[in-house]
Amino acid sequence: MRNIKGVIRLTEERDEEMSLKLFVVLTRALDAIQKRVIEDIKHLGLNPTEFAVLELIYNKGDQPIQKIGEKVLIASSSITYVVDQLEKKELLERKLHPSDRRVKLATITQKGKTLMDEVFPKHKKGLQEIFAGLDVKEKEQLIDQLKKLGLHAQNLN
Amino acid sequence: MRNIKGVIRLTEERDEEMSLKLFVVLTRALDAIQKRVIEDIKHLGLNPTEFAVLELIYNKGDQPIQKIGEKVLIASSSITYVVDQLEKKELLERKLHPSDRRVKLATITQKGKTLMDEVFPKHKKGLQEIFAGLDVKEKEQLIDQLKKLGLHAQNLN
DNA sequence: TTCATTTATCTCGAATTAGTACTAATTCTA
DNA sequence: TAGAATTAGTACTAATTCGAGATAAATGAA
Repeated sequence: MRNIKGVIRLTEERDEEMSLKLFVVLTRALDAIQKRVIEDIKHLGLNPTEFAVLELIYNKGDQPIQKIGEKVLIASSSITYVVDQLEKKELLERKLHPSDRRVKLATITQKGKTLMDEVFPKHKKGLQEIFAGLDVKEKEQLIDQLKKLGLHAQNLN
Repeated sequence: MRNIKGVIRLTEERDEEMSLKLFVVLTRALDAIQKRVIEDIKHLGLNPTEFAVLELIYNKGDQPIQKIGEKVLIASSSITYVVDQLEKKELLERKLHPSDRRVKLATITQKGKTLMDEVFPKHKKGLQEIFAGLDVKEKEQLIDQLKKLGLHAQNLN
């Protein structure tokens, strides 16, 4: 007779190993991808966070500082710093919110828009190259699974 | 007659959008996951890098400082700092390489081993919970695709 | 209205990490 | 085998990020 408990334990262990491995692979894959992207972005004189913030207001329009933090996943104190940097480079500006005086909006400047008009298409092309190993179906599938994962992880809080 | 070129262009655009989205989802998923893991690790009085270094020498034995950087994906200059911290906490020690005098090895101390004996299983359990949304098959599949992706991204260098 | 609470942003200080330049040891090569 | 080139590690510096309040404005309840 087979030892059922033993089999179950082995299956659990295997599952645990897979989780550990998945974590490592996920980390490494994103690390490799980000290295590429960061390299591309650096040539613009921007760091990844700055690019992310600029991209946000370039594509989604004026944003309250607060919202930027939520979308780009950065603490509000850090956003202050990043926006300062971008303001120094004259790529965006702060302006007052028309009705709520607590709020400051970040707006892209002409200079920022001109920059993004030039580089955003390149950014997309770059990502396209990076993900060229997968076809559309695979990408869709991966997106679904990763979404599931991300949501699950968040809900553990 | 259908406009073939138009169809092709639309397909390409869709593919580009998928790549962009995949990048965002990947980033967010890992971010959510890491936040969880970091939270868990913080309770041990370690930061994620320290844990990663300690885990490495706990599981793989003594390592040259150099190797640690490669495995944990951190600049060698930063490793110095991390190893300093761990040495202060008496969780590891530096010792000389027996034959190559340029090399210093990081070794885990008894205190470090005792700590890891206690927390590493918890770490695995934590990951298991995070990845509980997927079954073993899905994990395997995800691992394969992410490996493919990671390798492809690396080879673009 | 008035006062407590919430919300949005910022300041400051500390932690973490990357970059640069340097020393020491080893290896390669002419 | 001397001297150049490489490799390992570290010290120092600068950049980036977060967390803990501080401040000011808006909101809500009595």
